[in-house]
Amino acid sequence: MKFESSYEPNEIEAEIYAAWEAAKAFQPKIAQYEGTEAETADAFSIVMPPPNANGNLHLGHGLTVAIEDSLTRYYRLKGKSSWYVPGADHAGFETWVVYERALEKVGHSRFEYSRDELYAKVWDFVQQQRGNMELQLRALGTSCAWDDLTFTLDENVVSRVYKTFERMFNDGMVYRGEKLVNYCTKHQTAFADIEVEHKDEDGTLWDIQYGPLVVSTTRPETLFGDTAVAVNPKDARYKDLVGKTVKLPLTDREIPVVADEHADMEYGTGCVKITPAHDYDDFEVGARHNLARIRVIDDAGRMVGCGEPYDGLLALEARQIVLDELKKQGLLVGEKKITHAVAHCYKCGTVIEPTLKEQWFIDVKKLAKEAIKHLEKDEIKFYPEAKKNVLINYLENLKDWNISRQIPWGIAIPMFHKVTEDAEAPEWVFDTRVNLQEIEIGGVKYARDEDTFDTWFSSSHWPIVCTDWLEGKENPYYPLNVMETAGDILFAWVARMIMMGVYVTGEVPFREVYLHGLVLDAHGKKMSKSKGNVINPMEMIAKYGSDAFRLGILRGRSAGINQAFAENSVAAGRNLCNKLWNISRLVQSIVDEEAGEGAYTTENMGEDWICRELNDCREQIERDMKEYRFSEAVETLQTTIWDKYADWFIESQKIYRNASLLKVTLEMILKMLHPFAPFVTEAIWQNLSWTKGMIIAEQWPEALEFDSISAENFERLKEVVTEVRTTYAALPGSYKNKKFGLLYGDDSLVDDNSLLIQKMSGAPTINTTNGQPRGIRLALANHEIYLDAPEEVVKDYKEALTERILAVGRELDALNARMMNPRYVEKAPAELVKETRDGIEEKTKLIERLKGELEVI
RNA sequence: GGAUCUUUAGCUCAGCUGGCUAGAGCGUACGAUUCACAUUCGUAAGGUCGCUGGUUCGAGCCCAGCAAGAUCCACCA
Repeated sequence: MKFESSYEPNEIEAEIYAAWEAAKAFQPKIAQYEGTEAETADAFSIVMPPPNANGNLHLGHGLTVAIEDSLTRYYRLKGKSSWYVPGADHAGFETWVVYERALEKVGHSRFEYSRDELYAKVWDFVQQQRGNMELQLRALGTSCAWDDLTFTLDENVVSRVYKTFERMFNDGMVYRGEKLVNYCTKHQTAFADIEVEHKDEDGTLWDIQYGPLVVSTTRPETLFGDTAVAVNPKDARYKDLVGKTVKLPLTDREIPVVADEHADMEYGTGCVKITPAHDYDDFEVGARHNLARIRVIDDAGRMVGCGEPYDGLLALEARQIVLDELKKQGLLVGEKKITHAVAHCYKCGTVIEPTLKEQWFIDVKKLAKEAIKHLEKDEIKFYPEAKKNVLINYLENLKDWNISRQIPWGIAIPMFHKVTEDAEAPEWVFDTRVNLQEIEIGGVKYARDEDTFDTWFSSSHWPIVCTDWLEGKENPYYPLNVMETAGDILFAWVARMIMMGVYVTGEVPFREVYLHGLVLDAHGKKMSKSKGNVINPMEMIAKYGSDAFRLGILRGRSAGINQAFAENSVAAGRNLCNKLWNISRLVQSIVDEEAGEGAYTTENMGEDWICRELNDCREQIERDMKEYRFSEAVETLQTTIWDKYADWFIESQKIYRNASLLKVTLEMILKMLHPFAPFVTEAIWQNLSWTKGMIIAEQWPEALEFDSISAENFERLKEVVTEVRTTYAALPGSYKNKKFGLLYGDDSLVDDNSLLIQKMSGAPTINTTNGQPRGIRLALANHEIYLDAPEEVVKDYKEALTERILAVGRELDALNARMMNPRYVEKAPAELVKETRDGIEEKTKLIERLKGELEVI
């Protein structure tokens, strides 16, 4: 690496990352189950929400990593044994969809193969595609413990999931039930409620004559599965019909009329057809009235058991024929256009067919109740705070969780059902020999359940499996310090991790939750492939550098809010990196000339001042990191490095050099920026002549010693310099920005720092007035300084001076108005009132002085 | 239908427990410039803090209502 005149990230990032990995810099200091008690109190742990093993990273991952890695690096510098566990997701259904599509492209169907064959094929498919994601995490500078990478199908994950499942089974929390499930006829699998997308759609509500009654329905084709008509028990119109039967159109069946609250007297005719096998409400009604469940649509979405000409038709095709037939028979008595919510498969958009299936369900009542108990005790702190109650509300209304999926790519459900006739033996047995299709226990044969687990069932174990939590062993890394993830998987993932963590370990799985919002495009719209507004983080890194990307994506972002991605923030990040690079080059060149061995001391106001500012910056970052205010931390660093360190301190050091202080302050800045911009800070650290080792392994800086009165005096000096610059820029007409020399009266601050004032304000000369002031007197700074301008310019400056008097007058008026209010003086804190009084005094004096100047002119 | 969030400069956003003249980045205007940096330096312009009330000595911030936008949840035939 060379200190070139600009920072070129692409040339050195890979090299630096490789050096970190080679030095094992990402591994935690304390091994699990080993440290002393005092040491384990100093552990920091965080796990990565596992990106899809065979996918590419998107901007959301970029944000996740920028946040998580900044936290990890910060706490590492703070001396904690930081463990950032990376992961890779087999992404059950997601991957399966991609694979199935590929299979279809070459003219094959999943139904040609056994589960084991398919599993092996997808495994190979994933292995081929794998690796990109991990390379991209490295490009982002992720300081995660690669040795501990957890894949969601790893042995320890599967065995832990089986353990939990077995325990739940024995605890009676798992049951096999025939219920209606959300079923996608395209993918031929069931979904959890959470995986279904509801969309408002236009539909038709048809009125159909059922004997003496008229029912309203949006799904006439399901009438073959009707086993009753329901009316409201309070509905006087149909009172006499309850208990009687009516003839089901297009069939020979008679079905009963039942009284049930489900029927809304206000809606339609007040009569509802009941199809327990194909509608959630009807299922409930059927259960209450002991009605039969007749399936008329099969797993492929085709009509079944309805006779000719319906059988074999898709439900939608059958609907039209049913309508035609009803019309012909004069039974279709009305239709109305309506808008209603329709459930769709979140992946392919196919309308979800509620289907009667035997599946494994988890009774979530106990799990949710326990989780709520811990949440209400505030054992987990949420960022943003409001999400806690949103989560509790969700848990309170949670329904039983269907965990069976009819896809081969996933963790096999370790259950076998009895095939030999034996009344004594249980119907189902738990067994982990899922590689066998059939097992024998005590002479009884059992066949494997061909389903796999819902991915969220296994991923709810993520904090447990990533930290290798074990029964009865102290684990310094569990619970995690923080769970960082996207706000939109609060229910699907965070809720389930909490329930499972509490169930398995008795403790909440993490102490804090930080939820980030979506990364939207520049105009605040959701990014999607179909809109073509997707930005690839790797392109940003190639263009601006990894640090710039991280700084840029953290800018302007706060917990839980969906925010636009601004490429110019990334450019700003790159500029900051380059600025720091050049600051370092200059500091190095001064150190080369001045040596600066030994401890630092402060020797002038500017030096005291920068110490104060750096200390403030350090404290600010500590506060920000505690509260997860990354944007503020980055902004504070930007201001401190650029506006304070470079623009004032470094400029002053061009005149008064203090190499030992330059060294210590630059080191402090590098360490403070390191969590957010790891590459450039490490690159500079490696380039500086006096630093040793790697910055990643350094300690967070200590506060600097300084003289606070001297530091405050530097503010006065800054005011003087700024005033000179402003006055130059405000000179009239063609004299604008003409640099006249400076003259100053009897003033020790100016006298002691005349050279600094001259250089920093760009004045060609600076001299004392020798008791003979002339030119333009600087107005606002409380010091006697003049621009040595000729008389004509001074006259023309009159206008600007008048404007200033007016401006100060307006401020004075505002302060006076406040003091005129007796209740302000009475009720406001004394300190504030005093400040106002002082302000009035100061401004009054200033106006007098300005007016005096005006008269002189 | 229920819930949550957002609304501050041209754009994207800060503004932590209410307190003097509301900030940043980018953009804009004017000016500078061999020697750390044009990925630079200096100066400036630009805001009735969505609207209407209320509480308070004092409101961008607290309370109530309204409007617009976004997201999540929900089985309405």
